[in-house]
Order: sequence, then C-alpha cells, then structure tokens
Amino acid sequence: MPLPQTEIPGRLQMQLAERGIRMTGPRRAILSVIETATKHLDASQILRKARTVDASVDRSTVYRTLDLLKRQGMIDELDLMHLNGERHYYERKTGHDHIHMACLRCGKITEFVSKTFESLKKQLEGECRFHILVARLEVGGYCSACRR
Amino acid sequence: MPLPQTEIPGRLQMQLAERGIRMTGPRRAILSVIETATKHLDASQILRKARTVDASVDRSTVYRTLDLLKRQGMIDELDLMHLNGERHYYERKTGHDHIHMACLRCGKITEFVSKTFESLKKQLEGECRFHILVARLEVGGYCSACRR
DNA sequence: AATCGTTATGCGACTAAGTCGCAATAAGAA
DNA sequence: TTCTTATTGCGACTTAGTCGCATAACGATT
Ligand SMILES: [Mn+2]
Ligand SMILES: [Mn+2]
Ligand SMILES: [Zn+2]
Ligand SMILES: [Zn+2]
Repeated sequence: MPLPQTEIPGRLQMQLAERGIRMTGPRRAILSVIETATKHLDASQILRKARTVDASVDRSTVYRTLDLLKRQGMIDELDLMHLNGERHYYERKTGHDHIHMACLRCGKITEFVSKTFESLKKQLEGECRFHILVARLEVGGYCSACRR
Repeated sequence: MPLPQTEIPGRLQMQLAERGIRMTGPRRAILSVIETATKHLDASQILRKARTVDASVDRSTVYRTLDLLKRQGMIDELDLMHLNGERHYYERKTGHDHIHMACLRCGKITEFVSKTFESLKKQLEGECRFHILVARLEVGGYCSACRR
C-alpha cells in the first residue's frame, strides 16, 4: 500500500518553499532520494544515494535535514523492530498512517492501513485530550509465510 | 494503568527458572531493578541501580540480560519518541499492552489501555495472518496541559 | 561434597549512530 | 549587487550498543 510513488516529484520541495524554508543543493538531493524511495531507507543509505546526485553532501547535513523534515511532519521515523542494528528508517508521510509489521524470522516488512487504527487515534485525541502529531505502530512477530 | 507494582517480587526470576534458564547474581540484581521500577528505565539507569545491589555488574551484562528478556517476551523496548537522546527504555510486559503518548513540549509520558487497540491487534492477526509477539504503539504530540 | 560440561560474566577494545562547534559558503530579499 | 541570515562541510567528539576472550559461576550428576 505505502511509499507513494504516486505523488508529484518535487512535492516535498514545494511544501518546504510554502513554509518559507530555504532550498539548497544538498536539500534538493536528499528530498529527491526520499521522494523516489521504494523502500524504507536509513540515514546512511540516504547519504549514499544523495551523493549520486550531489557528491558533496555530508553525513551531518543528512541528519540535519532529517530533523527538519521530522519537525515539519513530512517524514516518519521507524525502528522496524531493530531487526539488525540500531539504525532508524525513514519514509515520507502520507495522508493516512499505516502500521508496520516486521517478521522476526525472515525480516519481511509488511504495511497495513486500518480504519480501526484511525478510530484508535480518534479515541486518544478525545479521551486523553492529546493532540497527536505522530503515531507509530510497529509490530514484531511471524509473517504468514513464516509461522508454522 | 502501567508499571505493575502489584506483582509478586521474584516473578521474573520464577519465569526464567520455569524455562530452565540459569539464574545468577547479576541477573537477580537486574531483574529486581526491572520488577521494582516505577518508571521507564534506560540501560544505563538499569546498570546504575543494579550496581547498588551487586556492585560488580557490568554494562555488557545488562545489555545481554535485556536481550534475553526481550527474546523471552518478558520486557518491552520503547523509544518514547527519543525525546532526548537515542536511548531505549524498558518495562516489564504485563498481560495487557498499553499505548505510550509522549508530549513533545513537556516530555510527559502518558500510558493508556484501550480495547480498540486489542481489536486492532486481533485484526492484524486475522486479516494479515501475522502472529504478533510484540506490539508497540507510540504517539507524539501535545498533552492536555500543553496544547493551547 | 567433589566433579564437570555448559552457560554467563567482566573486561576492554571496538563499531556504529548521531551530534556539535566553527569557519566558509550559498540563499534570497532588498 | 549587496547584505543578512541560514546552511554547509569538516572533523572531532559523544553515546549506545557489541564482541571476543579468558575466567568464573551454575547446577545437574555422580
Ligand atoms: Mn529506536
Ligand atoms: Mn509503559
Ligand atoms: Zn517471515
Ligand atoms: Zn505536555
């Protein structure tokens, strides 16, 4: 379902412009990597790919840009159950959140959109009077192929 | 709702024994820290507290024990939105999971048990044929006191 | 109680992820 | 163009977590 290839390229760039945030070469490179990603990428993968666009991009710029995008609510940060290593993964945020399921045996990541999840968030907003900016549901276990 | 002081001390120790896992001094110290915790602790806090019981406990033993307890499904690991720093937090697992909400302004962590969350997990098990071992829902935003 | 295979430990050196201060550079408004 | 301010690369640093190894402790068995 997710990782929407479906959007206009340059959308992230446009959103930043709308908010009066300065656009730079490194940022353009990093944004394009995130926009065209077909899977969840970690910071060092984003760096590597961004460097194929602009060879001068530095690691700290990647982290600073990821922070910016997080603060702007334009990307989500994931653990994916830290199946190997402690790195975090990133994906751009779309209108509807989705759940991540990570298979502890084969490592497969499955994504799932659920109306119940939306209700649950509504419940939190209402009953707890909590204003949600990010909601991250990650599940670990065995996928349909791996559970015996 | 959370962090159940209500249980028999030594319960974790008993569960490990049942599974034929060797008990040692350092493990007893670490288990007692986790059992008597009144808030979410990170690895270095667990180390510090465990050392007041058994001064020889080493950092790597803490990590190895946390890994063991995770594998045994006896504790949960949390990010708590990485409000400051990258450390992970731990709490013992009880029968019913709960949701963690982290206020991005004041840092307050709120816990919440929800029947809807339970239904959602059932939905994942059914519709996705996914066998859930861990489910972690973490929310970031503004708590009732902080949203204006 | 003494033996003994196995598992766990402390130590220390290491990796990997992420941060930060700073001087140099580039945006973009005027 | 000029000028202010935000951003960058660099490099040194911190912090979280890992790993190999020699030693020690567990606990089942005699
Ligand atoms: Mn994490
Ligand atoms: Mn909790
Ligand atoms: Zn699988
Ligand atoms: Zn608050």
